[in-house]
Amino acid sequence: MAYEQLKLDNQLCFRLYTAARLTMGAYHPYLDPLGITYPQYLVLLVLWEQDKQPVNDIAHKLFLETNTVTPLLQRMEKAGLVKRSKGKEDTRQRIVSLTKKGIEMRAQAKRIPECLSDEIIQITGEDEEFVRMIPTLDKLIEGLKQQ
Amino acid sequence: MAYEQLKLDNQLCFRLYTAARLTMGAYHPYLDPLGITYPQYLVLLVLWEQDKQPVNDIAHKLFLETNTVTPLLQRMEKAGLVKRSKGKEDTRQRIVSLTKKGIEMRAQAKRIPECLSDEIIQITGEDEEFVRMIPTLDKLIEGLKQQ
DNA sequence: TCAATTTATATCGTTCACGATGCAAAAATA
DNA sequence: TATTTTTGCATCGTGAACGATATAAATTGA
Repeated sequence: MAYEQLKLDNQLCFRLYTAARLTMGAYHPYLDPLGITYPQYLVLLVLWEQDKQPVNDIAHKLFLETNTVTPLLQRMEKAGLVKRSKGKEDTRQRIVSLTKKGIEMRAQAKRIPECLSDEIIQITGEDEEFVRMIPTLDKLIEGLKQQ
Repeated sequence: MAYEQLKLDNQLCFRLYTAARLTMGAYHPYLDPLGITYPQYLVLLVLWEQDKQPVNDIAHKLFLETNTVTPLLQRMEKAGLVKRSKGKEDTRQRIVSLTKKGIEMRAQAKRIPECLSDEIIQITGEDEEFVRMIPTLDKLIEGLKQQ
């Protein structure tokens, strides 16, 4: 039939969209006690790897626009997780740094990744398939990020 | 090191989240001319497969909550794509049906899936890997949808 | 039959996500 | 150096997502 392609079942993007939402939902039990959201957790991951970064670098690493990240950081500043200070060489920049609270949260978040992967393995019964998916997703992301 | 797991590079969910966002972005050139968003396109896919469904059925097929779908449908009704009428047997239900405009859009959207998959193949060079990803994503979605 | 519970949808508040636009500082160039 | 362009970030508006809550209708069960 002519419209076979328009069946929901055939759509890869729908699966990515759904899997991403449901997986983010699986973080709730771990992030709610910390009082942070998943995108905020991602910002913390970036800053835990390297503190004191301009907004642009954070946005770039998360493949987000700065107009998404700026309000996110404002909320995180209000929550006492980060500080946003003026750049010294380039005063247009806002350098984002972790507060004491933001630094300390790293230890509390340490186990989250393994909890999540344990959970996924338990739910789906397998691990290997997901590991195999990673380079494919990277290829997709890499290909789509410019265009 | 103790915090190795907290590296962004190691996160599956981050890839899903990013790949989903970027893939949705790739729909823009095709959906913008139709004046619809990606979630609205998903609702249309569901209704094109079967017209006249209650809100709950649509939400269930998209793995969304009704409090996400209701405003979505209200916007689509305002755009003249669907009509929401009271259920006859069960008056609590809202039966969502396609308008003439909504039905006609199907023909205009017919080529979108193949355009997208062509684009992905062109960008990433391969097809097979993505096909192989589908059952894995289905397993993940199936496992996460209840818990 | 009538009260208690469940179900279907809607509303509200908060947080993304992003296109469009604004603005000041830096860089490029005439 | 003066002007133009670019860059970094912020603001605004719209549309998802979703938890919490509300409400009316249907169902259950005492």
